[in-house]
Amino acid sequence: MIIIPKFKEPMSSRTKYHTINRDYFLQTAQSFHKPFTAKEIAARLVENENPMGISTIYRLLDDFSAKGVLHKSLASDNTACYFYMKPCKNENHFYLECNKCHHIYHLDCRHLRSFSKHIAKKHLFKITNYDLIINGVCEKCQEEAE
Amino acid sequence: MIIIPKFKEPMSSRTKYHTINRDYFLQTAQSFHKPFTAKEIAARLVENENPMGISTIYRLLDDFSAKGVLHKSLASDNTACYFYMKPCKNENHFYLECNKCHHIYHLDCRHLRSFSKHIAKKHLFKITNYDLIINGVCEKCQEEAE
DNA sequence: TTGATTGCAAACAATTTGCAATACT
DNA sequence: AGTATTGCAAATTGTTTGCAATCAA
Repeated sequence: MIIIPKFKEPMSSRTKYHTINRDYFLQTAQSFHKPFTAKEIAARLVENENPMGISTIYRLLDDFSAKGVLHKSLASDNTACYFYMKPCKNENHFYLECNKCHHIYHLDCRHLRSFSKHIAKKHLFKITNYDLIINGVCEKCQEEAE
Repeated sequence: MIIIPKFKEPMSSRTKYHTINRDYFLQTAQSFHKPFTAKEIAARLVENENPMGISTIYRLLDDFSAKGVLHKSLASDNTACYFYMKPCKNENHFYLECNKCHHIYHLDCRHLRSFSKHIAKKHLFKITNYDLIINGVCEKCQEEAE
């Protein structure tokens, strides 16, 4: 299956040209619902008949992370993980990451704003929802644990 | 300057013996107020006249991370970073990490609980304050940015 | 004494980089 | 045409591991 690109994402700071590769790459990045590694996206790109050199993949991961399109974190085995962050204009959004299944949920919730305001006022700390990821356990994994 | 050990920290899961090394190590880990790398703590241990082999350091970082005494994350240059998490019994505590200076603030704040409860009830997601780290910009860095 | 910890050096693997070929505008 | 991107292979480097020596109980 070949993924059809349909993007107008912000290109990375180091990115000048808009290549077909980048479209495929972002589209594929979006197809994950949990953090993925360089190897994993490389494999999926192969599946989708758009193989890319591993160094190109690392370069794109870096570029898009720098731009804030991807969020970079660390898996338990020390490899870097990334996930696609939906562009979102309002200030009520953030991500919930399940510590068990590592699924990422995108939430748009008013409560974040009041919490954020309190922290800003009382503790003089400006939360950047931009990369606010909250860890915990999702419904599904809570049920399984019972 | 030699650091005097005075610990009764939970030893790691893989840790059976209580060695003087571990005391020095934890004491040194506590002396940082921002995430530190293996190299950085190695250097500080040398400064404090308690040099330790790098492999021992990695083993301890792993052990204490697994136990939750240290929190592991990723620096921008891809090296693993750790910081010491204060043992804390109540459910209102969490960490604020400044995205600019990377200082870690430990906060004990009631608002977290109500926020947490809302997320649990309405979004069926159980926040584990255990490792809740919220990113943003601290007061100092906000002022400097002006 | 018994079993865990330590440190060295070697091994490993993820990531980065130089460079020539290719693609983009 | 001129500049950016790509991919290969080589280099780099953070991290892990085997093993013999040492230490804790």
